[in-house]
Amino acid sequence: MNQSLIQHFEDYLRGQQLRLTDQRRLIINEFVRTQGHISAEELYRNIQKTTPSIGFATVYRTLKLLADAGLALGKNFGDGFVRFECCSLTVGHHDHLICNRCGKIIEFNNPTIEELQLAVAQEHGFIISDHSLDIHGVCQECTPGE
Amino acid sequence: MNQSLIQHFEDYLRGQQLRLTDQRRLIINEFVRTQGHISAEELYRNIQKTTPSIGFATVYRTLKLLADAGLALGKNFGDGFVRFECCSLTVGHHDHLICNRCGKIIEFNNPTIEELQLAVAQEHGFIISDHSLDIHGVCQECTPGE
DNA sequence: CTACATGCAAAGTGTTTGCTAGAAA
DNA sequence: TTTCTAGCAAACACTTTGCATGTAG
Repeated sequence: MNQSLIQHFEDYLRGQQLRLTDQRRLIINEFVRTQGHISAEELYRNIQKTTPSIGFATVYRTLKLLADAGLALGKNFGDGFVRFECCSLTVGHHDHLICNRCGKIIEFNNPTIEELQLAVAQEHGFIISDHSLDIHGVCQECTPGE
Repeated sequence: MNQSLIQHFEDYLRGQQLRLTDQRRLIINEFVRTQGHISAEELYRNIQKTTPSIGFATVYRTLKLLADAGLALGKNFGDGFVRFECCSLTVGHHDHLICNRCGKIIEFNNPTIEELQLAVAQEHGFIISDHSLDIHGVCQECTPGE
């Protein structure tokens, strides 16, 4: 899975006459390892632990590159910065459950909701290009009672 | 409707030993007039047309005040800044259709979707505090074909 | 009169960009 | 050896804050 993603990235770079550098390899590996939903800042700090020489800008630029390659997708979950999700890990569209306590993000997919969204859009004469459903709350592990 | 909102705001201010100033009155009136989904910057520029002496900071601070009073809710629609919606204008929860072309934001409410969200959350042991569904696309007026 | 509010400008965020040395192909 | 990339710092855009003056209560 990781392999195919990295392969895809290499192909993309080659196709654009871009270069696969150590830094880019590091960044994409860490990105995949954490399974996405990570911010540029977090990714930067994680990589810095083992490779302090890395710079912000490289992380930001590589994330942009991943997004351009269709491998990452930036999304604002309301905590002040963009989090990137790993597109090739989950097939198709998905929505999010976000824990207010621990920050965990769970993906889910409910075809019925998707259909209803389409219906609502049609009612209003909208042509959907994209949609996002975020459910904020408290996850099982963070629930005080149980 | 406007009246009750402004009344609510006055009550809130009094309760907090805060003051109802001309600026605050102007800001909340303009906010209500535009029916929300407005950014601080837009609100600031609108008010500046008639009252150039107004400052950014006052607009930002007043919006924060409105949010604290439960009358406004900041939300990021992905265009780089926070837009505030007018809480008392629409009763209950609602979701959004956002036009990629003209930026128009249409509110809607689909009880079935709401129920399904609740079900999904329960499946994952989540206790919902809030949720937001944004459908991006092209609205009827901006559709090229028809 | 006594807080609180205003407007200004300065500081803070997260993110992007320009530049020059350096490395991939 | 040519072109793209890295790291740094400066620039950016939106938002928040500190301060002295002004004003509601």
